[in-house]
Amino acid sequence: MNRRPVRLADVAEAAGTSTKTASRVINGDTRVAEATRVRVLEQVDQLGYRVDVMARTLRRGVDDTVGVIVPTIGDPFFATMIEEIERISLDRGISVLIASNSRDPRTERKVVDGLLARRVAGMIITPFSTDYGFLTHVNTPTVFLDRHPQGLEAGVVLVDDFAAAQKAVRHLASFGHSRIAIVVDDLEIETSRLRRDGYVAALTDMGLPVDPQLQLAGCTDAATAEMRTRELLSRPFCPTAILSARSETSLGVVRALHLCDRTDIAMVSFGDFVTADILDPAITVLDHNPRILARIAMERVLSLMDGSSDDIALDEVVDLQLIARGSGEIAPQEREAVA
Amino acid sequence: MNRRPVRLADVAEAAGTSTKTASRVINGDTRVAEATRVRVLEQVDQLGYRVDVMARTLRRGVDDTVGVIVPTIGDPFFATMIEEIERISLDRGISVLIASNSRDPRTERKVVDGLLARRVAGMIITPFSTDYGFLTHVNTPTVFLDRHPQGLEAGVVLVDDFAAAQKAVRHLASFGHSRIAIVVDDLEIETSRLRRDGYVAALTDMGLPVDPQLQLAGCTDAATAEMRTRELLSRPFCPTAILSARSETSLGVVRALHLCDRTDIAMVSFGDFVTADILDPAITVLDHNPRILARIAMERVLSLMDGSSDDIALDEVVDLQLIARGSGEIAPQEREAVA
DNA sequence: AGGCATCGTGACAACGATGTCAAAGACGGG
DNA sequence: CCCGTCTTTGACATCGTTGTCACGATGCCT
Repeated sequence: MNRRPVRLADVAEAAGTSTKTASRVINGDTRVAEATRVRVLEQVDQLGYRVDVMARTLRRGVDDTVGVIVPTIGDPFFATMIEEIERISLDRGISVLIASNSRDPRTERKVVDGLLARRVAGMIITPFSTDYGFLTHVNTPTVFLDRHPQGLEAGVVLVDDFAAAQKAVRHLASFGHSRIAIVVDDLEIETSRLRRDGYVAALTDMGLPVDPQLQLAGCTDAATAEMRTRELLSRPFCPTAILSARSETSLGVVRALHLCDRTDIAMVSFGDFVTADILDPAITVLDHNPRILARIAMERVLSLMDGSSDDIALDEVVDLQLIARGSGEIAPQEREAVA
Repeated sequence: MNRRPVRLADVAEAAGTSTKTASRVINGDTRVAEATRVRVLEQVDQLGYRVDVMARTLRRGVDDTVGVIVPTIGDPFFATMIEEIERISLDRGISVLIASNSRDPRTERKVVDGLLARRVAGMIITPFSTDYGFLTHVNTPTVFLDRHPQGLEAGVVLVDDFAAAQKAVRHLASFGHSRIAIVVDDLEIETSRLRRDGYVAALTDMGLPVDPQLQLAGCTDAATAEMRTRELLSRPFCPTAILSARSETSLGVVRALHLCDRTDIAMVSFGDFVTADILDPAITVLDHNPRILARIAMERVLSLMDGSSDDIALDEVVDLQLIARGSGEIAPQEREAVA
């Protein structure tokens, strides 16, 4: 039962017209007689015609598609972001091509090349560590997310990581904490660095000691964060509060606190996560909202696609609100280190 | 600084050869003199040539891409599944096109059409409620996930929903429960129906009463599940145990139990979710593993793409294990209904 | 009546890559 | 030296769609 896909020529023939006219009908060109239009549409329906997007894109030069690159699709933050991007795109009849860089520079280059090879109309990229210099002479509208790309001047949609981390530390300090730890991802990532810097700046501002031992960097996933946190808890002068700089790491930190029975330790999570509000204590978070970022990024890339060439390299900074739920409002309690 | 993308013809000219020979080099054809090959590759590098996937696909007839359709990308279950599909695809140099049907039949039809219009080489679809009869004469290899498509004979990768639900109910009953509720998604969805049927069958088998009042159907998201559960808890003869038939609804059920301070009620979740193991009590789950399903589905669709036309319409059934963590092992406790 | 704009239409080329087919050159055997 | 074989190469058509341009027909204005 194999059938060749129906071509426009088939429709045109059946409707007794030229392919060009059929094409006009398909593309909603108004310069077509009503009668002709109806005949063509009838045949489109009859034969089950579907435009060959490939042929169309070849002819047009660009595909009505935005490419999205995230570190990992499984991360709820990015998954939600993608969902929102896809929702917006669907409304406009735009397709979405998704790829992850798997936190690997070589993969990253490969997937960007992949998007360009498909002549996507625009890209939304969460850069990892590739040098994006090769995009200099590529004129595909691109918006970066969350951090600046290396080697390229481009617009970035990001949150004020520094200020948000500061805000979290100040919040914890206001409840009396002075030994505050930070659990953070790889410091080579701009975002992580900024959050750490904000943390350090806040401590310094308030005249609190900055102890390198309380800075757990390199926690790339929940499992690592959990392990490192458990280790931290076993030390003699363990902290009375923890700032987890990413929602993914928060899962590890929370798990460690619960399993070590140390839920007396205060904690703030950079980024919300499901069930954060029903844990005991509920987790105080900085509301890093993926949908808002997605909306802004889409707005930007769509306007670039429409040809507004202004403010290409302008950053868009989103402020983060702190949602107090309990875990961030625990006063410090002295207690012996756990073995 | 706008530059036209580099074409194969440009490379060929620069290398002093024909486009066809350049094409041979690009595609790894061995019938090319070593010297020529080197010259072409040099120019590819020099000019930064990238194959135009659109042109190639137009010529070849299919795009080296699998299209994936899920209900919602934000759902962690599907996000993880997509991540796994993407990982496998990357290894093979295959692209992944992702779309969600947003649980809307019209959108669903639209996105499937979208994939076909792009001449994808294969599709992995979690069907919602569209009649898939229109795929009968389309020869794009397709594997369905989780449930059977309406109006089409096709291979489906699914879990034994009926047996798993039965297993969960038996587990709860073994701890003495006899008033067991079920929180389930829309019963028009095959999966939901099977889980409900398994639940009913288990109760019947064990001679326990089947109370329609304890069947909360139509819980399509966490918020609805939470609301309905709260309402259930306020009734006079509220259940002593709950089976939540989807991990998404579990989030709502758990939230309701916690907020109503009714964590004495036993619960089993169909599908795992993050933090399920650190809640108090930790949630007992049926381990509905998205990665395993993804792997099997990819295997199937890749083999269909390779042309093995056998066993097209064969189902692949995966068994689910129950992971006891606490919430499912609570004995029934009599208590007054909460207002 | 002639000129001019408007409308609906179609012939044709082009987008960039690749399959088909055959030619050109090298080589060895008779 | 000729012929067949093998290797390397390129001219050309083709995939399905759409932009360009031009055509004939109609109607309005002077």
